Amino acid sequence: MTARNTDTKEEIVRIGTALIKSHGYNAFSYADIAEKLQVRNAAIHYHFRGKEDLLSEIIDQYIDLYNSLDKQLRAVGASATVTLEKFIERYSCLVDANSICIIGSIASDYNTLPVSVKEKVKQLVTLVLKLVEQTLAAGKKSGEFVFPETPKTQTLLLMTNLAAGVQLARITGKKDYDTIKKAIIRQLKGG
Amino acid sequence: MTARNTDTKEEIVRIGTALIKSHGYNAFSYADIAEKLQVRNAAIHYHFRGKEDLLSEIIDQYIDLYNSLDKQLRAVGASATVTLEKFIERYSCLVDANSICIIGSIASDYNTLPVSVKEKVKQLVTLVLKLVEQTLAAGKKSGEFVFPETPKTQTLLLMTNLAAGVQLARITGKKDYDTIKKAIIRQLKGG
DNA sequence: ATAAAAACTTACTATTTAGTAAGTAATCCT
DNA sequence: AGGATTACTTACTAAATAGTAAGTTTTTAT
Repeated sequence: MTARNTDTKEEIVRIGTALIKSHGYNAFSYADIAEKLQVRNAAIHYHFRGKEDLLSEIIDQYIDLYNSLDKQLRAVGASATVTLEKFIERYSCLVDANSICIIGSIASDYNTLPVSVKEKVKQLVTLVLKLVEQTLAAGKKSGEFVFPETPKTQTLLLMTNLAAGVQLARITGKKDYDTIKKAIIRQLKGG
Repeated sequence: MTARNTDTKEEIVRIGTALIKSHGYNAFSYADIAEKLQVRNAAIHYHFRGKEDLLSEIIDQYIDLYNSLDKQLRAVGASATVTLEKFIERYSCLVDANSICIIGSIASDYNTLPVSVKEKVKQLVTLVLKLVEQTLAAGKKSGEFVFPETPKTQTLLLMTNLAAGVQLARITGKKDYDTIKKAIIRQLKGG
């Protein structure tokens, strides 16, 4: 009651993000976050007027994250192989955490979201697809990757393999994800 | 109020299934079904004690559906190409209905389900994977399909492409799904 | 024709959820 | 030091959700 926590807002976003990835957007309430944070329900409303505002902020942070990730990897001149490895690693971590990717999770609840949030989700998806496509295109040019499809098509195939791969792993086990992951890499190495 | 509807139970399952595929399992309530069916809330409880029982029945019906589909296609001696076409067609219809596949939808809410339902979902997924794998294996043997991976691995790649493809289409539009669909077929025809 | 079973409705209750208004304690600013 | 601002809490309310108990109508079976 005495000590004031200055990063409550960040914690709310962190917990909210984790809940979406593990239970789904429409499966948690402010009460769940409040309990985990040991604050009252109204404290969440103070930081985010409603659940949609929280979701909006969560997506904004993902957009920022991918933009900085891209900038950073460019800055250090990371190869296409390393860049893609880091990207895939993110999905492997999701499997270990019994979670799915935020985009896949939101896709299920997409029709229940207000237009403003839908548009932000679209922005995020477009960004991620663009970054992966650039990586695949660069890798093809440098000879690191060999694949028959256009970078755009190969990106769609790779992204859907990963996104649904973590969803599947949740149901049938990690082995299926690992099989998919290895096949993705084989395909890019000119299997 | 006078005429008694003998297929209310089937209608509940139909509407429930549609709601899961369009809005997600945790995004609808019995009231939504009751309103669409023009009956009282308690009528839904009469047929299905709780939401989990309804979900359980919905999954059972999918298991039955895929089993009969398999039996029927075997009975008429359908080729691997035709069988797979029919299967893919199901996903294309989902896109047109602004829906996603039931497995993908449930995967998002998976951690909120009781163990009994989780096991049934696993059964369904295993069945679908088995049927597709058999089709791919048969197609490879007959020379209809040419692919470098094992039938099992190719099935995982194909299924994840399709499942996440319809999810993606919901956000970025049908074009991306069509690109994926064409690429899947190219891959099987020895692209 | 009637008893039993099926398919509901009415009428509740308890809990969760989303949200607001008003008050309080800590910190920040000058 | 004093006023404003921030970050909450307490204390509500309104609506949605899940569910039950008891009664009513319709259909089925004998």
